[in-house]
Amino acid sequence: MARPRQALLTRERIVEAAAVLIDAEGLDACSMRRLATELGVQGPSLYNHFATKAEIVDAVAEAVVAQVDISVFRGNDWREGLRLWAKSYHAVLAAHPHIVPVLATGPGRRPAGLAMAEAVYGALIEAGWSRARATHIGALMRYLITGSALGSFALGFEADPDLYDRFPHLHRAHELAAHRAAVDEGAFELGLDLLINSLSDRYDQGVRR
Amino acid sequence: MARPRQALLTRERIVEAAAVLIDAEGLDACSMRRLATELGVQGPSLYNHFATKAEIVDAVAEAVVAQVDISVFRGNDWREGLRLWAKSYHAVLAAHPHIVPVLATGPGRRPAGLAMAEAVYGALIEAGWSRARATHIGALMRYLITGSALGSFALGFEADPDLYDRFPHLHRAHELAAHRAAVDEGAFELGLDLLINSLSDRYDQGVRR
DNA sequence: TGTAAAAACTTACGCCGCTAGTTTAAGCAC
DNA sequence: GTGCTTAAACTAGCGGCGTAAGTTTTTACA
Repeated sequence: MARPRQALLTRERIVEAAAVLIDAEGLDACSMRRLATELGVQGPSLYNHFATKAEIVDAVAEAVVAQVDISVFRGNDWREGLRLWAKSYHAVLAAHPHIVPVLATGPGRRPAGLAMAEAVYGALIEAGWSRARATHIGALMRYLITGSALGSFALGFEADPDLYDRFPHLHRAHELAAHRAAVDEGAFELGLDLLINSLSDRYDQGVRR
Repeated sequence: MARPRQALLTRERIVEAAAVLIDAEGLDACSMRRLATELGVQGPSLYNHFATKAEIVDAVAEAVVAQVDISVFRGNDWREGLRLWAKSYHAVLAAHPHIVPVLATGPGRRPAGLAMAEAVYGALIEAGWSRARATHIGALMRYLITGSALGSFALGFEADPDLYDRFPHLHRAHELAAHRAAVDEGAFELGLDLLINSLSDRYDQGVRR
C-alpha cells in the first residue's frame, strides 16, 4: 500500500489506541509493532506521526493528567480545593495504573501538567502561603498521590502464610491482600487527612512559610 | 572456553556488578550481555546462576533495602524510630536512584523488605496502635519515601522561562532546578514533620485506631 | 574409574525501537 | 491540466534485547 486516499492514522487515533492498549495490557504490551497492528497498519508507519515511541507514551500520560479536575480550586477554600484535587488525581491514577510509572518518574512539563501545577501553586499562593512553602506542599502532595498509585502496599504481601514465620508481627500479613482496596484507600485517606489538617493548623496559627 | 577450573561467576559477583552498573548508568544499561561483558563473560553464562534477568534486578533491590537502618526502632520512642528510619530509607534511595522504580512498583516480599516491614509494624503495634492503623501508617510512610525518591519535583520544570508564559504563577518556576536539592529535601522534611507530628498528636489524645 | 552435575561456551529464535529507501496520492503553482 | 513537493503508507534491514538449546570441559562423588 502506498499513500492511501484517506489517511489511516492521526495523532489522536494513535494516542487513543495506545491508551487503550496500555490500560488493558500494560506498558510492555504497547510496542510499536503491536500498536500498529491494533490500528491496522505496519509498525514504521507510526513514525510519520510521532518521532519516537516516548512521544506517544508521553501523549498518553498527558491525556491522563488532563482528566484531573483542577476546577475545584475555584470557589473553594485552599484546604477543600487541595483535598478535592488530590482525590480527583488519585481516582484518575487508580483508573489508569499502568501509566503511573511514566507520570511518577518523568518531568511534568507537558501542558496539562503545567496547568495543574499552576492551579495548585496559584491556590496556595493566593491563600497566603510563601512561595517556598507552596512549592513544598505541591511536591509533597505529588509524593503522596503518585507513591500511593504506584503499587499496592497490601498486595506486596503474598498469600503464603509460611513466608512470615520468622516475622512474628507479620503472622497475619497474608490476609492483607484480601482487603487490598480498603488498606490502600485507608492509607491514602489517612495521609490526606493528616497532611491537610496539620497544614490547616499551621495556617490558622499564622505559620505560612 | 568450557568449564573453568575456578568459577568465574558467583551470585554475589553478579549482583555486585549489576548494582554498580545500575548506579552508574541506569536500569536500561544493565542488559544481560552488557552485564556479562563487565564480568568478562558471555551473556548466557549468567543463566547458570540466575533463572531470569528479573531475579538479578530483584537481588540488587534487595541489597539496597538491606542498607536501611532498622535498628533505630530499638531503644527509641515510636515517633523517633519512625523518623530516623524514614530518613535512613530516604538517604539510601537518594544514593541509588536508578533502582527506585523497581522498589516502588514491585512487591516487598524479599527478606530485607519483610524484615523492614516487621520492624516498622512491630514498633507501631507495640506502641499501642491498632493493627489497621499500623498498616496504614506503614503504607503511608512508603508512599512518601518512594514518591519523593522517584523523581525530582524541582527538575520537572525546565530552564526555558518562555514555557510558563501562559501560567502567571509559574513565571519563576524555571528557577526551581537551580535549587533542586533544597526544594526536594524541603518537601520531604515537611512531609515527615507533618505526618509524624500529627500522628503524635492523635496518639497523645488517645486516638490510636 | 565411571558418571553426573556444574559452568563456561556458541548458536539461534523472535521480539524490540528505529532508519532508509520506495511508492503512490494529495495539494498547490503556473 | 501539468509538474513539483510533500505526505503517508509500504518493505527491508540494523543492532540490541531476553532467553532457550545444545556443546565442551572440569569437578565431585559413588
